[in-house]
Amino acid sequence: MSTLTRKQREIRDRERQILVIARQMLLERGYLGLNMDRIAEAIGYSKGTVYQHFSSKEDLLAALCVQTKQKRVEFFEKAARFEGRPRERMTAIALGDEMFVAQFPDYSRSEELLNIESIFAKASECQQQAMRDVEARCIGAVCGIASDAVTCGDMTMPEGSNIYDMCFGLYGMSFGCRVAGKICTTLHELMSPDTLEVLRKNQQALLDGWGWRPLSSEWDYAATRRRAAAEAFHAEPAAVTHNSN
Amino acid sequence: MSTLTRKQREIRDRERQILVIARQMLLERGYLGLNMDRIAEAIGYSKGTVYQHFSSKEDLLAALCVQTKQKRVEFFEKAARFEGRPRERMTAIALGDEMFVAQFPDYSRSEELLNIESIFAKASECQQQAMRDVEARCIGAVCGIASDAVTCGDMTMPEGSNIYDMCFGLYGMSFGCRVAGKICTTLHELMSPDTLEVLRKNQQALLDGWGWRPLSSEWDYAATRRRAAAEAFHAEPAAVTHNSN
Amino acid sequence: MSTLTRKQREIRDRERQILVIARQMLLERGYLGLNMDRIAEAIGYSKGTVYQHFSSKEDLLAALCVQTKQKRVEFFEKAARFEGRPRERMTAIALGDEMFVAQFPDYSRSEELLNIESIFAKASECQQQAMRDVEARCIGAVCGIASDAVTCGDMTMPEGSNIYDMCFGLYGMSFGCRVAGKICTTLHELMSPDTLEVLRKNQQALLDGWGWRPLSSEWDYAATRRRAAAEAFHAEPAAVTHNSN
Amino acid sequence: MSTLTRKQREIRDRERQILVIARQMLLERGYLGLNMDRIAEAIGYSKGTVYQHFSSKEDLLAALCVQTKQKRVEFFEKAARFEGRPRERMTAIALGDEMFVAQFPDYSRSEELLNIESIFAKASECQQQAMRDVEARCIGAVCGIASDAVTCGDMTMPEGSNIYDMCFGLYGMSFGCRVAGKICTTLHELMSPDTLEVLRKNQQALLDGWGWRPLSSEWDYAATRRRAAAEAFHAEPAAVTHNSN
DNA sequence: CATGAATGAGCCTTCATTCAT
DNA sequence: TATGAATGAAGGCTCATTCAT
Repeated sequence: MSTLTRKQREIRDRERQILVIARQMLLERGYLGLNMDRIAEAIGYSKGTVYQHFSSKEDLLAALCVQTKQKRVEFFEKAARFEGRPRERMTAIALGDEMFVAQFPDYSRSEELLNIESIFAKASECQQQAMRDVEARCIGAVCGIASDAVTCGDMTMPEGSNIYDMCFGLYGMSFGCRVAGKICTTLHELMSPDTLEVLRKNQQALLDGWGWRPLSSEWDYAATRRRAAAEAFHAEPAAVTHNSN
Repeated sequence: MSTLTRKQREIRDRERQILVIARQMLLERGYLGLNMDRIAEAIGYSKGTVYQHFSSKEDLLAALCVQTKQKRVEFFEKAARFEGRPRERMTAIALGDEMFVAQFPDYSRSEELLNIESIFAKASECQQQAMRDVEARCIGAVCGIASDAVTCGDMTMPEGSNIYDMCFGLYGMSFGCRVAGKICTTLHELMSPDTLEVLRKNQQALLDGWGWRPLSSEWDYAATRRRAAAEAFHAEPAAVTHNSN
Repeated sequence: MSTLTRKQREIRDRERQILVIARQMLLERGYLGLNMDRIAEAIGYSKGTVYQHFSSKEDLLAALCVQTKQKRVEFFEKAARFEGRPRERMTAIALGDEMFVAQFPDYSRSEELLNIESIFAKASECQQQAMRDVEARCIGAVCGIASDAVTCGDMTMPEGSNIYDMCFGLYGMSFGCRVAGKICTTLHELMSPDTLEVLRKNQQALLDGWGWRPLSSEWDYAATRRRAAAEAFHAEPAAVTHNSN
Repeated sequence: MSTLTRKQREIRDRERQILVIARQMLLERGYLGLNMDRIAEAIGYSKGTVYQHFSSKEDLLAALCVQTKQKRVEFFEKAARFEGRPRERMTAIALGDEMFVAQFPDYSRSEELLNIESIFAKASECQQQAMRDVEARCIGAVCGIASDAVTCGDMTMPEGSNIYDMCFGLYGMSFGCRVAGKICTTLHELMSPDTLEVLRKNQQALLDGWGWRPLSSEWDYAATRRRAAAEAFHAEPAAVTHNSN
């Protein structure tokens, strides 16, 4: 049994190694620069071995996404456990998102690729299910907080809207601002230089707009960020907040 | 002379036709499904002829982007000329954006592609300049309105922020929500079914959050949308607003 | 008639112009870089017009060769008319060859191409005949001198050999040394730096070896070269002989 | 192990087979007639397999050249080891050259191609080094003999010349006469029918002209050839010398 | 299980030549 | 006669996937 376990461990390690290298390639050389030959060569195993782990290139890419989202959800769930008023916890989620993107900068890319190259459809059913699961946890973490806010009376959704609508806006803005930051050079030259800080301000403005109490004018969310960094992520506040908010 | 003109017209028409077909392919089959052979076959001309119009695949894609952005800017500038208070005009811009996306649903895709597949770098210098020009006009239309709002006192930017920061948030949210609408199926099942209407609400919430007067609680922006549809775009209000706002 | 003549002149001029440009392209960009589109663009006429002059690419290349060889034969015949003892006149031929190659450096290339790319076979019958004619004149000039040498007793061909055999050796050496000078970099670094002067010495050695009187030890052929430069080619001796021979 | 070796042998054999077929194509159809598709078809394997052996067309051509030159140098070094006076050994080299050209008639072609189509520059660095090495050995074999002749007093180089100059003449003449034999049909009809024999006579004349003792009038070099054929190449004299010299 | 040779469809691009205007 | 748009065969090269060893 010990032999089997060791073997299994070997396999799991190799699988991770493949994903690490595939991710590097995706980032450095783009979708077209990512090919099975190069991956096999880079890990030092044969192509056939790579195919024993992933039934196709699409499957590998899907696994890459799942793995990345799993990592992201860890940050989100850690943030959700942070103690404080709901909007404080949502601020912690935003911090978790930032930390995740900083630590795994390929996230947005993977997500874009999944969309653009219809990889998802070609991935195995198992991978598709894994994707849906992790997505559900991710949404659960975020929307749970919004739900708590409504329950405790910190926020009242207007008629015709629900908390998911608001979360959709938050998600879209976070994702969109990251991509836009890379695309739109012209706007970039005019706006404040710290793109992340601009994103934060827009996030708080959006929550203010939805009337989530306490409003940013009524509370020091920069302090909340610092506290969350220390308590939820055990990070040096200095490493987290460059500017006051 | 008429003969010459006819021939030239034929060529121009074919160029447009190529772009139309290329755009369809991009939407239906993705970047990798778009190839010169298929385009040639689809327009019923030979590959050589396609290459007489566009010197490379990248050139074609860049032309596609420029053409699309040119179209978008027309909508934006039309909206910017709409008469009303600045936030009304910004609402008209949002309407223009919606109309544009509805009419050219490949916009986001083109933009993503430009980012992901470093097409921009490979395009001819002439195309790159055209791209920059049209981008500048686009930003000018949107930010000009925000600037007017500050000038007339409808909005006061907090210290440390400028109007471009706010516009960045608006742009990111619009772009991001469109992409997210396609990606995130799990969230999609929970939120209100009309994604566009959800986007609109988030946009108004964001403007409220930045304190842009009159707030959505003080003004009927759904009515503004209807008026803008009629006055700026000469469109049937019914065709524009499915839901009341 | 004057109109016709003018037109004809125009046509002839354009034909020359095409050949000039084609030759440049061949030298600068090689056989594969020489194409009909580029030629048409360079002369400012359409491709159709080029095809009115030359029925195919091969035909054009053959014309290039014929024209070049015609130029070469002019040098040879000028040299053959130089007054002196036969070996002096052969020295003048060698000088003519040098001057021709210096002035039309594409000659060897054209000749190599004709051989390598079986262009000759694809050229029109008319061009093939022209080629043969000019070749005959070229041989006539050289071999006529050798024949004179035998007649006047300056040289005696050994049994089993004829003057054409010797001329073949001379021709081969001249052609081969020029090509070898470009190919064989290793040898080039060891030998005397002035490749042309080395060729001259080998030519004289070859004639000495065939016993052509007066031998190079009995006559100042460097002086002959200077005289030939002045008398046959009206060139500055300085421009012709860098080193004494 | 035997299995592995068999596979490896198969691969090596196929590589050779590719070169054999490529060489045939080059000879029969010229540079442009040599293409990867046809090669793949001719060996009965797919294009991909050919590319597993040679990373590009240029690489294949370079390999062709290296292989051929390696073969040639074997002949030269065998000839250089022949015992006799230096000029006898040089005669053996000339015989080796002949035998080599007869056995590998594509040699001149390869060499010309390298020059004309700048293949050398596009080949892999490894191939370029191999090419330089083999060239150095080739020159060493020939020039070593000339050096011995000077050392032992059989030849005295005139002031201003060195042995490499003479070798350059010999090399140029051998190369040039082979090419000229194919090009210049007019001269071919007039000269002695056995082109090879004509080349030999010119070579001996050249050595006589440089004063290399014993002169051809003082020694029976035809006999030397026969001896070299037997001793250095173990060939039937009949197979080597068609005509008496 | 691991290997990596073999496959072959597919892609982008070029260019000599034709022919309607 | 001049034009230049149209052609389409060809060529070099890539790469996901398979399968015999």
